[in-house]
Amino acid sequence: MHSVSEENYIKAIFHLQDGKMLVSTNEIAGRMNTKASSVTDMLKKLSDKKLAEYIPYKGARLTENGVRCANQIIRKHRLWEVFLVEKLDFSWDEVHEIAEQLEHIQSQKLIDQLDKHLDFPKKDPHGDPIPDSNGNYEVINKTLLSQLKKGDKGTLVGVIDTSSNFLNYLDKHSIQLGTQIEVLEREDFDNSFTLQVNAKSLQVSQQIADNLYLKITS
Amino acid sequence: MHSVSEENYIKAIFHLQDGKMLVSTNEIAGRMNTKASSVTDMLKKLSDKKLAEYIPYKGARLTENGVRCANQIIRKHRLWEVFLVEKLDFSWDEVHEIAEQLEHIQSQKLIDQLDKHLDFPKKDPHGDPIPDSNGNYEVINKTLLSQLKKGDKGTLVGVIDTSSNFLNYLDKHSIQLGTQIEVLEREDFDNSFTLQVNAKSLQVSQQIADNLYLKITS
DNA sequence: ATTAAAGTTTAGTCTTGTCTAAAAGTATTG
DNA sequence: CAATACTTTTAGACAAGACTAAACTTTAAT
Ligand SMILES: [Mn+2]
Ligand SMILES: [Mn+2]
Ligand SMILES: [Mn+2]
Ligand SMILES: [Mn+2]
Repeated sequence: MHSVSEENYIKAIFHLQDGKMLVSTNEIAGRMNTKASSVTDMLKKLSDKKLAEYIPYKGARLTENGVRCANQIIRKHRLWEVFLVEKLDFSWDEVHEIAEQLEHIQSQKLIDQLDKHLDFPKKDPHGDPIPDSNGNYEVINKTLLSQLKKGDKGTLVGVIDTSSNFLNYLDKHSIQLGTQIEVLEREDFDNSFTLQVNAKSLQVSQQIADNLYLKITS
Repeated sequence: MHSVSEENYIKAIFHLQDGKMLVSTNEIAGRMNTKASSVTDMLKKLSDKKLAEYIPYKGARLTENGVRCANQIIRKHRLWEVFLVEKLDFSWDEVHEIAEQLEHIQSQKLIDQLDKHLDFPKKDPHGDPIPDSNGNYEVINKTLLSQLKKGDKGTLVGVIDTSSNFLNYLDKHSIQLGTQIEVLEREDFDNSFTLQVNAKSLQVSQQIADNLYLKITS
């Protein structure tokens, strides 16, 4: 159907266009580690295929078809991540790169059976929702840690960065999905936080607070 | 490491070179559905990478390195086939094409964990042996049905053709791995056979007899 | 309103893998 | 052993996807 490269661009645009009207060439290039000129070429192709609307010098966004396509790739990515963690004993920091390959395997039956084998999971190992075969998914009520005030409390329900580096850092401090987190202090000048986690206090930088989603409990 | 295309050529050469000194350009082109000129190009590349020895106008064969590489691809292919049948309820005629894609996923840990998850299977759904991580595998004692004489009996232990067409034909007659087969009659002029299978008699052409491996029991 | 800076596209090149048509090598056979 | 058939390689082209350098647009700043 679509090439691996096309699929990776579709997925990148989907993630970048959240909220925004148009996604810029440079944003896409940044996320995909390619050059702007390569992005321009691909935007023309996706536009020809009616997967994206592309306005030169302005940016692009996915069409309905493009969104449908993106959701199917994301569905595959996240189901494979669940498989790797649940069935093959991978930890949550090891699965992203492999899923990045597996998401491009073409077989409708494969993904349907995998979904069934995993007992129709609703979330992946990083707390992200898994679209069903129609592209629908549960919206999870969540707030970025970096937007909380002193005294706010919550449960970790998602991470944005799924790199080994970041997830290993969380593991080191026994932070996982479901962990209770309270904001003890917030430094305004550098946006760093002092948290109460696992009965200990922990200093975290803004960069970390920007990558943790909590479900507020008070 | 190696591209998908290179891996597919390596696998094709491996299967073709069994016994033979050298595999010809045309044999490879035939198996891969490409043109001879494309094969020549690839043989030069594999030769540069020390994966094959290539003698222009004569043919090619894999080096030790090439064989090692082929065995790892075959290991992945067959483990994925077992996974699809054992865990995802695929039938043996549906798995080959999907495994053809999955065999190119790059992750040593993935394949080790998959092997463990499947409880270290020794054979794939078509009766073919699965190499271990060192490339070693059990040699199975087997004879082509087409080489049997009247009165010979055996158990089905393997198939050569793994296309849906052929495997569906076997399913239609309830023939699977382990099925008892006896040669009731053999027609010399067209090499067709009359078999005793599942308490019924069955006429099969040479083409079918050429694709079934039996373990002789008398 | 100019000019400078930043962002984007175009033009041209490269690599991988494929193809066709033509040339060259090998095998067959009378 | 020469003519013919078959196989294989070469030469040249193409498509996908990437890159660099140059040109062009848009935005920001004087
Ligand atoms: Mn990917
Ligand atoms: Mn994930
Ligand atoms: Mn393959
Ligand atoms: Mn098989």
